[in-house]
Amino acid sequence: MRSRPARKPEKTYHHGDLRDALIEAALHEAEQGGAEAISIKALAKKLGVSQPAPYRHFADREALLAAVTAAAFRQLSALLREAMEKPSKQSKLSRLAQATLDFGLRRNGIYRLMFASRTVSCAAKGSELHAATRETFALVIEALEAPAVGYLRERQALKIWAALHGVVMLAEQGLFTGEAAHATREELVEDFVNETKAALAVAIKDARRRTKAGA
Amino acid sequence: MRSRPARKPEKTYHHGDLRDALIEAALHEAEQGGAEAISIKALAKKLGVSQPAPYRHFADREALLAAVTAAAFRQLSALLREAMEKPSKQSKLSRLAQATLDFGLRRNGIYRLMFASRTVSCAAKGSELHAATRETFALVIEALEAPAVGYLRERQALKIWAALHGVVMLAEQGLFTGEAAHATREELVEDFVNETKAALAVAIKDARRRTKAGA
DNA sequence: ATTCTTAAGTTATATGCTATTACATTCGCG
DNA sequence: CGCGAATGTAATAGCATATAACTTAAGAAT
Repeated sequence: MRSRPARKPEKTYHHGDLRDALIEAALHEAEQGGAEAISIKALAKKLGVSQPAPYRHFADREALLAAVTAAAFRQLSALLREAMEKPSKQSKLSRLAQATLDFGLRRNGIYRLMFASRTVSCAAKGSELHAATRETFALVIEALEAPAVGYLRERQALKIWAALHGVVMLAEQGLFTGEAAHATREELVEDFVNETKAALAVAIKDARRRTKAGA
Repeated sequence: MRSRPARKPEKTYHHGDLRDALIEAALHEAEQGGAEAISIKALAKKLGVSQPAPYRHFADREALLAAVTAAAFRQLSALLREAMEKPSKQSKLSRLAQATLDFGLRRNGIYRLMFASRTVSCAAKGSELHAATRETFALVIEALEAPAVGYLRERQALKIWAALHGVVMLAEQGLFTGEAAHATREELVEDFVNETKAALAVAIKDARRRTKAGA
């Protein structure tokens, strides 16, 4: 992390923190319009630097998008972590799920950047972005509050994670109207949460029984 | 529908079927690269017309994307219809689900155009695109093979539809690796299908009991 | 048959974005 | 202090969207 002391160091030749400033500004732009709303030229203008200056920090637009997406994943991780640790009578999983839904709808442009663009799937295995996505998914596993039983826990995490994204997607598509409007998005998410808990309980009990039988 | 007789009427001044040809060509482009791969200029060149010619048929790029997306939804509908009606020992819902997964992965560029862009959510209520999305969702409801019981059927349709999209999304993101790799995408989809069937059976029985008690 | 209207296509052009090249300035380290 | 690397600027090429003004062809009306 190339952290410089000053946030906005007056009018110097060198901006001082252009890389981070670009990411922050890009996140702001993407809030509404998604990846398409991120224009290198516009960002440069907004930050008061020349148009090609950003290319000193990012090879091309794709590289900027990858960095922005990684930052977005870290923001989501922080948000989910906060939701999970907030004292509440609801389960960790429920809080994580509702927080994800909330993020996906409130900050939908950024959400699409994270889950609906090709940026992530093109991320190399050791990249910053790849790590950020894995870390977020690790939180989902943690929220299950279940012991590691073979791959069963990961499987349930995948299922609830997939279901959550589906709900966000359909909600954004406006499919929660008409007859379907009777089901609120929050209710659906809670349904998925409960099904996950039930399936997990069964799977763990099943696995323990099998282990005992084997021993 | 402005259907002209000839498909490719030689070398005339008027193309004859430019609108449909544009949509078809755009679908082909989007197959790999999604919406971003659709360039009006490139399409015009490919079809042998001047660059601004497409603007006679579509107000702007967004309008073209909307028409292409609607066409894609109709293609998906046809595919799902075919899968549902194909004789098989598996349930209609299972076949629809697996067909959706297959479509989402094989033709991922088009899939992202349909479910991950803002095009659909911006579609007006009476638009061609809006109608096409509703028609596809109606197939999901039909696949449940359940009687209309209040809004319960729609709710289950929403749930399985959401879950399916989530699986496609995560698969494309490469999250089905590592520990999670033990769960194949097809298995996960089948899980969701079975949960849907179970929940639906319970809901219907419950509703009937309540109706009887009320009468 | 001829004309007239209009749909559909063309050339030319304005604007905006990405990206590269060559040059200028500043920072920080020896 | 001075030198090299990092960071910024100016100028420019190339591509895409979109509009304006003009042209061609097709079909209806007389």
